[in-house]
Amino acid sequence: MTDQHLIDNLNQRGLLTQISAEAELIEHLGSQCCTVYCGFDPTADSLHIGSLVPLLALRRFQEAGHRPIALAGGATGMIGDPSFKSNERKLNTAEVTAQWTAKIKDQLSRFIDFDCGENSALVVNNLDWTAGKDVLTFLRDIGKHFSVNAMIQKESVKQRIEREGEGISYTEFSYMILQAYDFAMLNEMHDCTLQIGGSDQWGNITAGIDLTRRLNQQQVYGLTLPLVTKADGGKFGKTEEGTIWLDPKRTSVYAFYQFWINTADADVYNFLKYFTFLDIEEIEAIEEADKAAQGRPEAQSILAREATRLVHGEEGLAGAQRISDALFSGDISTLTEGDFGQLKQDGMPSSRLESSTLVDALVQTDLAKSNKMAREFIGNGAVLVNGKKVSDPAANLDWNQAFFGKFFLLKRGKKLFHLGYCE
RNA sequence: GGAGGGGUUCCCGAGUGGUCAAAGGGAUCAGACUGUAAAUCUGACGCGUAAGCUUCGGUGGUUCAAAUCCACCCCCCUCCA
Repeated sequence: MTDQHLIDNLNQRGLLTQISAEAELIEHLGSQCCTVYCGFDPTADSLHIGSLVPLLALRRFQEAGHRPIALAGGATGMIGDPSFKSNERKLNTAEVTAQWTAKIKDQLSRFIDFDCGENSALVVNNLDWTAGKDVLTFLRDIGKHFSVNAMIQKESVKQRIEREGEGISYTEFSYMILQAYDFAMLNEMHDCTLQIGGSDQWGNITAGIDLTRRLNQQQVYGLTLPLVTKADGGKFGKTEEGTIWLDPKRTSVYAFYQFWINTADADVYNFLKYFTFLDIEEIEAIEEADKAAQGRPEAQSILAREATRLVHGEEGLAGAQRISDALFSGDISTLTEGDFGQLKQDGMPSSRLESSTLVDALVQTDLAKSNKMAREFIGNGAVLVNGKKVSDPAANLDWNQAFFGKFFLLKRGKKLFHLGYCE
């Protein structure tokens, strides 16, 4: 348990944004196995890669000998965190939130170890201690510790209060109190002394530190991780297809792998620090080597490999690599019938083609949103069928020319593929 | 409850009776250049092969003609109570 190490390591990786009572916290971490928590609210039935940094951070703490608690926000998810959000969110029903919470809980469980002695992980749901709380008791025992004057000063809600044209409901405004209460409860029940989260959570975390001191007379700590940004200013974690989810039913392992492969050079070394467990020295060596080699860097494929393995395991990674190799580095005409079957198995986007025209096929496979778009793509020379460019918008798909009589590999643009088949 | 302001295509945002499928910007997509990178340039960006059709919070109405006018309703914001 080498704790200056842990903090140093996080620091070198650029993973520390804010930290409360740093010197004290370092000493605290150094003296014992501490309990660390991080909350994840169910805003969908899966986490997305935006949650990956804190999730992996929990694991980093566990590897350093501390006990992680992953909290699924069954209660807070019903309210909606206003922190740095410009709009009020719409509420989901209790049933939906409960379903999502169950799924999130399940996902969280895959990233931390539940069977490693005294620092075995825990997964909890804050609904367990919130649901039974009656309003009056809550307002008297908890609410009394909060000053509205202080709450409205928090940067996280400021824009909602000050900006013309937006507002904040009492419901969302109360979110901070709920999260603070979580920290106090976890401190009481599990002797939790540290909360981590994205830097947008700082206001909520410090609220929890204050409440725990008042309620339990305990000194607890907080630490925040950076929100991942891209060098070009774009939103991290989105593609044309939308959010990159951790659930392979929502984002296929192949798409997940490809997402990382497409990381910009300007971001990739930071991302290696954020999203892998490679040593900082190793990462630096990779950067050096890439620089020396000119041309195409290795970093992206290392990042994709590591991140995909972390989230989807060795098997998922192998499948994603097989598809990627087949589509991007090999000559597809050398693929065997069995290879095509394997690609389908591996989760390559594929579907049975019902149509005979190329335009219909593009629409049916979602490679184009409308017939009009499909024609435009074809006209632009953006569409390849079995590796050959087709530029006639009126082209038909002739099954006699399909690979093995039943496979059409459709490509739109540089990176989007779809395997169409018959039967 | 009172007074005022506002809801426009993915987002921001112009548009106050025809010239509006609706300026401009952003995002996104495609092509060229590359390395499945970035930057840059070009093009696309409601649907339809087209004629044309469907959009501007909702429902009705006025008009030859409405995103633009009227009525009612819903939602949001600001101030007052």
